[in-house]
Amino acid sequence: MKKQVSRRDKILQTALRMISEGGFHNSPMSELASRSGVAVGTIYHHFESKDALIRALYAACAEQVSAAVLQGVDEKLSNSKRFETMWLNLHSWYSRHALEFSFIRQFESSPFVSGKGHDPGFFSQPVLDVFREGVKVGKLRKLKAGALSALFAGMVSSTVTMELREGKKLSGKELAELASMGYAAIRR
Amino acid sequence: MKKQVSRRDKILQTALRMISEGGFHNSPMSELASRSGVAVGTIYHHFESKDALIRALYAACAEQVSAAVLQGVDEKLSNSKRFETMWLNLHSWYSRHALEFSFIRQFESSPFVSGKGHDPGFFSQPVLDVFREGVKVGKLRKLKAGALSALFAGMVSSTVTMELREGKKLSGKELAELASMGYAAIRR
Amino acid sequence: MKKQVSRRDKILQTALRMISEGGFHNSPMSELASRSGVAVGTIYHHFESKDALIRALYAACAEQVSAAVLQGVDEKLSNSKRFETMWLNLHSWYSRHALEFSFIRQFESSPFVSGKGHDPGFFSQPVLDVFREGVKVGKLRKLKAGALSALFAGMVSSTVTMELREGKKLSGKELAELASMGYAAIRR
Amino acid sequence: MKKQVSRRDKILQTALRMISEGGFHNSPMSELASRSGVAVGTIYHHFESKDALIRALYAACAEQVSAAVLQGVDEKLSNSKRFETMWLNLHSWYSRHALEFSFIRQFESSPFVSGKGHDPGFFSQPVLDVFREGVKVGKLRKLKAGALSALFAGMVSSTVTMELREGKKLSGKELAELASMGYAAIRR
DNA sequence: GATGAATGAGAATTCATTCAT
DNA sequence: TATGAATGAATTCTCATTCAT
Repeated sequence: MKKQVSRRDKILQTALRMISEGGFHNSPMSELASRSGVAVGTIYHHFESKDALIRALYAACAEQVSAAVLQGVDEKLSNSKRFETMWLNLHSWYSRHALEFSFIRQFESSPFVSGKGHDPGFFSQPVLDVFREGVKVGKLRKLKAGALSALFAGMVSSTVTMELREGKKLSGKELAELASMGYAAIRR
Repeated sequence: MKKQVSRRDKILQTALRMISEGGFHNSPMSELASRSGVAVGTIYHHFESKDALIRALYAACAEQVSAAVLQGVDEKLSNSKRFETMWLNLHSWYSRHALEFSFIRQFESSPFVSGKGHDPGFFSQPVLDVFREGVKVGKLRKLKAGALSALFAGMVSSTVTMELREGKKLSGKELAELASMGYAAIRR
Repeated sequence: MKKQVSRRDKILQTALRMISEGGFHNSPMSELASRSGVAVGTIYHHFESKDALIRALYAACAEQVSAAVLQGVDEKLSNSKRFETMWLNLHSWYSRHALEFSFIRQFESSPFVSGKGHDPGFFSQPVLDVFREGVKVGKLRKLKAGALSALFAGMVSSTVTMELREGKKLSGKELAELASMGYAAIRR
Repeated sequence: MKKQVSRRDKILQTALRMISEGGFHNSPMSELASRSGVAVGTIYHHFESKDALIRALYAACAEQVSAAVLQGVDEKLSNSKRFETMWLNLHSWYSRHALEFSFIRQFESSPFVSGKGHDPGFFSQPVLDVFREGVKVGKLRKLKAGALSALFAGMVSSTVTMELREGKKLSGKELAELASMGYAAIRR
């Protein structure tokens, strides 16, 4: 029982590293297997296909992101503070999780999303609820929670990409400004 | 002479459609050839490899984008007006060029960019110069033009993605606000 | 004890259905296991290998066929009556056992027979004895019982195949004619 | 041009030998390629899939069979003579083409036929027309040409199988008797 | 330049079988 | 006996690239 979880997790973890470094198509199942220390068949025991494995990995990342985003976000905060906190949380998580960040970017701009089936969804319901609530109380633009959050997350993503590109971290003051801007972009 | 250009363009155009719809790896050279009405070998007369073809396509897109972005941008404009105009230009071009937009997104988040060789660069020198000038005169954050423009473009990209996702276009007023926010994000 | 028999039979029964519908190679052990409601390992407790399982299934079918063929066949019957009865018995059994018929046909024309090991044999000794006796008393062609019976059974098989193809059953009179013809084909 | 035909034919010829000896599933494409002296990809250049290759092979065999069956069959012959000739022609061809015979038997009793799509058809229209004409003039049983010919061919097949099993050829006299019986089985 | 048949390394996936529990 | 996770060799098929015409 413990062993299974451990194997499955090991595979996901290896896949994350390989894909974030080389992309989906430089990550053959055979290599994923050997690097994970399991047989090819074992991967197929845990995931129906390579596609399914990638989706599962995305889901796992998305879950972690959502949890991280909500850290310290509660009803006592003002709307601006609430979203600025989320902005900074997301920025922080992306910055500390370069592999996940790279993987998520690749996944979201690949035909995996728009192509087959629907969008697997990025933020969890609790996160989306914060956006919904904002719209409901008239603080945010009247758009679907999915759209608002995508815009919001896109700005964070652009910022992190820029930092990585520049190879230089923005200061806390600069980040606070951008977070404020992020809120401004979605508020009414 | 005319024939060659026409063939090369036809190939690029077909590749754009195929890749934007199916991704790099659902776009085999053989199918690209047949859909373009040429032989496989012909593609290799015009492009050294599939990689080279994709880079050429990106370069062609980037060139068009840069030209579009600079429409109506001149020294007479204030800094805010200048960048807001560029923001709206870019938004407008992306909106009118869904295939190119999809292709560019895929290209930029794939290992093509960070992986092999250098970043092919997105904006042309003239566009980058506008950012450089902004930094020089103390109006923009002290970051490299490439970084600033990436952040700027990322916001537009997020906005368009959001609109596509939502399936609803933002109003001119909303866009103006976001453009203003875009400038705010990079200004000092 | 009862449980074991029941399990073994359930496996054979499921295998019969799967193979007759999809062929040997569309009948993986794992699916056979799940459809039979047992674990893969359990199949290997009852059968040494997939090959052995298939041979066992063939043997089981052959046994049933032989028993069915001899219904109402005794020494009092004339030779013609004897073989015509056998012909009709076989026809009747095949018609009522479509899955077995399909499986037997596949088995017999596959490399299972001529390939590995010996022919598992189709008719039981008692059935073959009837043919041997016919040869002995000079009523049948001087051929081995196996050959004669194969010719005989082949004609029934062809007839059933034809009926299945046509989707229309032959009348009792037509069958009687063909049965008579079957005897004529092997008699001296 | 000449080369292509030759390659395609070589592949079919090798496939015939391999499949007749080892069955569909002991005939991997890689081995088929090497034994044919071509690359794997070349097979796929000529045939869409292994399935398609097998179907093409069957079609090629069926075409040859049909041509052989009609040798010496013309309107001047009586009905009995006509069908007896066809019986003997088919018997002769099967006897001289052991590989094709084995392949055809395997193909026809595999899920290739009843499974996917329709029956690819065995006899050519000209052959079927002979049966149709027989029905039309009231000499043959009122069954579809496909069914009648299947019964007819099935008897020949059974006979050849028996001879192969026995390892002894039937005499010309015996064959003539069986041919006569074959006609008797389908006549009205 | 144009063609497209040929190549073959490489990729995803399958599945009979094993074995520790 | 029963289980089913794990194995990994084997299989089908793909596709970027080459080259003789």
